[in-house]
Amino acid sequence: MEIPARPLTLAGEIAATLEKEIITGDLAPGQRLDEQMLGNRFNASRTPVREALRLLAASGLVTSEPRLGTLVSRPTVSEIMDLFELVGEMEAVAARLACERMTEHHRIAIADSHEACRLAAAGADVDLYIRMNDLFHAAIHAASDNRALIAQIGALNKRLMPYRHFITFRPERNQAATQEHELLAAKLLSGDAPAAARAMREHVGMLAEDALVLARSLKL
Amino acid sequence: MEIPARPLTLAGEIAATLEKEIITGDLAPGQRLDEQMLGNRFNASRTPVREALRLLAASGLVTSEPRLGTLVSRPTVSEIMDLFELVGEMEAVAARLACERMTEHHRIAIADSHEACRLAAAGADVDLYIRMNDLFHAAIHAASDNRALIAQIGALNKRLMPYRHFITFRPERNQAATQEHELLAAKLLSGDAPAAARAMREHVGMLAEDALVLARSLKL
DNA sequence: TTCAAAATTCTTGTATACATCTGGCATACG
DNA sequence: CGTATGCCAGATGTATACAAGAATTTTGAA
Repeated sequence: MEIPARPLTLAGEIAATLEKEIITGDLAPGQRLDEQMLGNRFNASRTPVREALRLLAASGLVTSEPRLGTLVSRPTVSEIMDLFELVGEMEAVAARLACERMTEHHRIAIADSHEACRLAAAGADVDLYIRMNDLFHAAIHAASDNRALIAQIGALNKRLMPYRHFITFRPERNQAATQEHELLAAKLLSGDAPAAARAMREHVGMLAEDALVLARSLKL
Repeated sequence: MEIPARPLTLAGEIAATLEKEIITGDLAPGQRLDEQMLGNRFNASRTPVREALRLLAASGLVTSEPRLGTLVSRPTVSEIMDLFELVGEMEAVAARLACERMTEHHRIAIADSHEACRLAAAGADVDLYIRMNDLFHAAIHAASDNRALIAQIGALNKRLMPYRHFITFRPERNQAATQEHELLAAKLLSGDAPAAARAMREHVGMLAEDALVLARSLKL
């Protein structure tokens, strides 16, 4: 399920490259993925290309129908909403579990990464903010102490990345997110698990809403 | 991700067969899956067999390491616990959403399937009870109205099926489950979403506990 | 000119052959 | 006798060839 950092096989390398391109939007939803063409591009035969496509299909990034070929997934708005809701619920679960289980080490990691987010949001370095935001959420995940949950959230985020990609770069959204983080961190660190879960659900819900509004306005 | 009912490709057919055998336990965890051997068995070449194995690896039923081959997944006790906890949390989410969203149609389906579970538990037909139990949970899932959530729960249950397989056949467990269903159904139908979520979490937690106790006693 | 049907072409599914790596075993050396 | 090294068998990764189905184009007639 997890694609290794340094793939030992051609198929894995191809999958990793295509995944990155889909996530960043270089490969647009609906784009057809011709096996032979990809083979030429990567100087490989169709065999490893096919395996790569199956790997991506498994994570939901591409859709493959027998005899019809595979293309970059283009979920409906309704499906995207379901995915956002699901990831929000799972993040909320992670927040609640983190609240109940976090050790001192986790507590420090959460507090520190939250502070780093604040500083990054104040500055203008968008890329830095994104990294710190990821770090904050990762700290919560780690504290939840459930590998399966963390893996699922990661997989879902990959699928949603093409749609949250452009929203993350909007500074005003980052300002709002920082305030939401503020509440979330407070509830987490004070040990109020239900409130932390609610705050997280709200936080992801806001992101989803903005992403969908923007998506509609861009007629995607 | 979803394996079609009537696969049009050899790979899909092989995957479906192997999946069933893993779920029922005919293929034990840790069992090595030799590509050529499987090819002989299904009168197919290694190519579709490899694709089938990749499909199963994606759903977590088999584990595949480059150059080392693939074998039926044998998660650690800790990993199984994480999976049970995760599915419990997701079922709880489904229960809460179902509570908030169910239409009259869903309400009837939940009440009816619950009643069917009661009757089946009173009788001795274990297979019937299992089907009715699935129906009850499916009714809740449907009411939650989130396809992505339903799909995830289904995938997780597949991965856990080898471990809950033997517990489901124990009549005393079914008696207890029926009582848990009673509480769950009451909360669902009365519209108490948080209580329904708690009841569901508790319900799955009980199952997990029993499954793990039994697994340990059987030295799996 | 337009619609329909057939043929061609292109893409995917499968089979087979070759390359490369892993693991075991035997042999030789310390 | 224990350990290390090198060879060999077997399995996986990749490439190529062939088969079958889908889409497009072309051709024919109305």
